[in-house]
Amino acid sequence: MTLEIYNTLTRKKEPFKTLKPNRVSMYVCGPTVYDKAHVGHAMSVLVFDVIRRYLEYKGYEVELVMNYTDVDDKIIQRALVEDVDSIQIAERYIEEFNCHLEALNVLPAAEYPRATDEIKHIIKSVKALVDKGYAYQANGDVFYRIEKFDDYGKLSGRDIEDMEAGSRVDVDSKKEHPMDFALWKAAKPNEPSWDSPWGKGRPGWHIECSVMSLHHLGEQIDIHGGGNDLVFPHHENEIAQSEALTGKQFASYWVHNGMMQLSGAKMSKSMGNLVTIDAFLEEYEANVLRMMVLNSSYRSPLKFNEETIEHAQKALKRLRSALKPARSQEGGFEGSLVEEAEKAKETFQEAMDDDFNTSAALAGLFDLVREINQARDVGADDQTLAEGQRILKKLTGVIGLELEKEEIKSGDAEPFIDLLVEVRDKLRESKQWELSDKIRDDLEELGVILEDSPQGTQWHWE
RNA sequence: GGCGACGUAGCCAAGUGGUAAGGCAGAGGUCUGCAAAACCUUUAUCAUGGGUUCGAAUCCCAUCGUCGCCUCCA
Repeated sequence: MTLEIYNTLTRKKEPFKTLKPNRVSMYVCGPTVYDKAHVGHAMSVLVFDVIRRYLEYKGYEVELVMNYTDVDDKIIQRALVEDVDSIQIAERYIEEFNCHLEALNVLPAAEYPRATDEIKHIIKSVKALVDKGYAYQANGDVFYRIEKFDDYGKLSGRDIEDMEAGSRVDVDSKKEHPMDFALWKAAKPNEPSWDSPWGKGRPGWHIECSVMSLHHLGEQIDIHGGGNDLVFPHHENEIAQSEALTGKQFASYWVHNGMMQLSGAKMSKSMGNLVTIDAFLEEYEANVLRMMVLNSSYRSPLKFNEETIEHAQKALKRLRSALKPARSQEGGFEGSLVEEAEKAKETFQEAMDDDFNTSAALAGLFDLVREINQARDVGADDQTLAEGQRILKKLTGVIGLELEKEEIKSGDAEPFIDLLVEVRDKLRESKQWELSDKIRDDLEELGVILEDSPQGTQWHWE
């Protein structure tokens, strides 16, 4: 089976071919760290985590780099408001984001470069672009000359004339062309700045990604990812910079995730319609957010509301239902789950090979869940169930779901619960329904669910 | 205004030429003292209108609607 990936550059699904055998270099645009991250950022991170995990499952060695933009207007502004150094602002939110990544069960990247650590490389690259005629300086600013780059607009599918007609560009007389963008910005008072051949200043936003990708992953990479709000201008400009520098195709596959929506609009800091990752994780486990992402197509917008959250919770619960132990070890079931597990695996792989179709992949897993539960109902023992459960756990692991995590409740209470259940069994034997139902109801209030069956009573945490 | 994506059952969501995966919710049933859980059965002609085709949700055109980008943004 061959993996196909939708490439924004060609607007088609294409067979995945790597530059080097069995190795994938992958660069994902990380956040600008000027404020708390929201679940939209988490979505992006989760999408690329799933992609990375699946590539590794397919046997590729993945080298993933995700950057932090730690110098930018908004960070500087925030620093002014709080009257602290902008580095401190960046540091605070980078640290926080790192914690989020761990909480969200995101596999670590090989590198997390930051713009301010790469100033030397950035200056070198800007200088090279000037030398090649792709950039020019004007009063301490350096701009990219987009008309010099023939392919400008190839990623976002626009041509320069269309954009000029539509956009109301501020009159910036220093630019040769209104769409030219800043590679280097001359320092204003009270801004962080670095010495450069053009005087004190700081890098523009787009150049950092080009340079960090070049520096950490080389001139050409397999996959470049990010939110689809970055297609233009950010990624378009990255292509212009990188390809002007190297003369080679920058990234083979451009992969973009859709936006998280809240109340019918894109979740964003500037609009204020957001739910922070912190706020979400206070109420729900990380798997719920991941399930929300998996349940839909990564390229489509994802609605964030009570209903979709609940939906994800229930789907998660359903997957977990298959991991419950057998009712009996007597073995009244002759069959085997090996074949069903194999089938689920095939469905899963075919779906994932089709541009990471996680929704269809989950369908295969739900089928397996039903097979396992069916087998349990007709008396399969733990060993038989495990044939299916093993594959289920493996495949959910490939998409980063943790089915077994919830068992970390306080173990101290368990003997007492067992005792109550035992007492209740005696009550039921003597048909004292009122009292036995009270025990069941009260335990439920405390988060303990009792399930009676002909083979006895099992309990689990809610 | 320009560019792009999307519009499938009550909801979420696959499916891109041969008469609609899966999940949730709903209905009925099995099991149960009653529940819960699980299992079984059941629920759509694919925004609208044209066109191409033996045949379209799937291709083309138009209309309506939603969203994204065009300014910082995952």
